[in-house]
Amino acid sequence: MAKSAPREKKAYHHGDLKSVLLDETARILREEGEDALSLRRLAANIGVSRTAPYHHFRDKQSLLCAVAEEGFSRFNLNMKTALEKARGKGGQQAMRAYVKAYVNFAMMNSEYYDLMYGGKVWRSDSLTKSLVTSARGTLRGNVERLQALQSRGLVAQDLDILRFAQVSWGTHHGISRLLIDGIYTDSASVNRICETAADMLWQQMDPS
Amino acid sequence: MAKSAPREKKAYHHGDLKSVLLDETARILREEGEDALSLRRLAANIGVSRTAPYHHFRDKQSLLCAVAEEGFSRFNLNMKTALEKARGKGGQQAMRAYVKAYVNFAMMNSEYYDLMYGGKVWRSDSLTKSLVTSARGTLRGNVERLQALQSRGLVAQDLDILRFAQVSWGTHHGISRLLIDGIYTDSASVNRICETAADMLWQQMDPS
DNA sequence: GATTCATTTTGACAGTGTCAAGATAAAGAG
DNA sequence: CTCTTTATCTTGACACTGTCAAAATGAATC
Repeated sequence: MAKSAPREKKAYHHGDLKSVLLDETARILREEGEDALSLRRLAANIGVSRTAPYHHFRDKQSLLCAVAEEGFSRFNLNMKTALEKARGKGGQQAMRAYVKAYVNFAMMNSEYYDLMYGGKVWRSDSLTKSLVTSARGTLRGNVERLQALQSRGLVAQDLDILRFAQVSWGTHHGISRLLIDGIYTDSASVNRICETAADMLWQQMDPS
Repeated sequence: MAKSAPREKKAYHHGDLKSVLLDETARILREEGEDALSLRRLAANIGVSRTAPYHHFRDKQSLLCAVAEEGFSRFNLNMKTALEKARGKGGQQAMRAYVKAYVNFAMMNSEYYDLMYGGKVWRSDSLTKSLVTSARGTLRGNVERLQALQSRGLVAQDLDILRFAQVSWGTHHGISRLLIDGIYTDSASVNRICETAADMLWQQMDPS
């Protein structure tokens, strides 16, 4: 059995190289950009040989996918706490908080967001099932949450939840991308853009 | 004078190599993907030596920027005819036509769209002024068009045009990206997603 | 025809992802 | 403790990449 169970592995030669690789990859992406990431430099920075990473990731693509998974767990945590914080508030304020939390995460963690919802990972062979599940979970979670609210009468009854969720994710995602890629540079008005988007979306949901 | 005026250049040795390079680049991107694009393969496909492209484009990045410019001219043409076609229709139908035209162009010309509004070009040194102008023109054009409509009373008077334009572009862009990157795979319902988005946006604009 | 200059090629270099084969060292068996 | 197994890491190698410097080519101009 070549791989056995993926349990805790501590200090062999280097000491948990795998997670160091993940962290250093994210660091390079964040501080130096995608083009600056090469497995050789990555390995050199850590202090191992060029091919050491290949014993933890099949290839570069797989490494990036693993970083994306790390991103999803951070993202999910971020959105979960945002939703909990917004629990007391009314629908409109809650919506505003959600959009702000989403866009803010994307901007402050773009090295992860780029991989999580970017073509680089999605249009590749290494796209794992768990990654697809994680990603679509963003949509599915929203759909389920909205359906629950709808059945409790907190969301307009005639709203097509699936279509609405698809469009609203598109809005969040699009605003995030335009900001991350530097097409929207007016980052001082991010909050107002988010509020405008949230209010528009809420108007669709408002049961009154 | 190294470059003189950028007037028509016909058949020197190869015969308008520059435009052939642009077309073949787009072809490779479309049919084989971004990772398959190398200047050497590109040159080999056309039948010139590896470094021939460097006399028409400073580096690979500049070539991609030029392809993006080509994309903008196609995109602008596409949207212009879409708007003209929609001229007779009412506001809601016009909005639906606009969103469909936008998303459809993005999906059918993703090799251009990726470059036009993607980080690959935007987060690079080769980002030319004309490219920035072209890209922001998408937003500026919308803002101006909406302001004109507003002053004629065809759009709600209390609508903040700039914020609305930013959000609505975000929506178009986000839906396009989710489709192009394969995150939304349900391409059979693209039309309905676009209509949902358009109706939501129109509801903001509706002056009645 | 000689000259000029845009255009293209050849040679070279450092850098890349990744494979195959060997080395090392920790863990487990006797 | 030695012996074997097995996970981990390294060295060597290959084909490929973007791009620079220098040479070659050939159309256009005097």
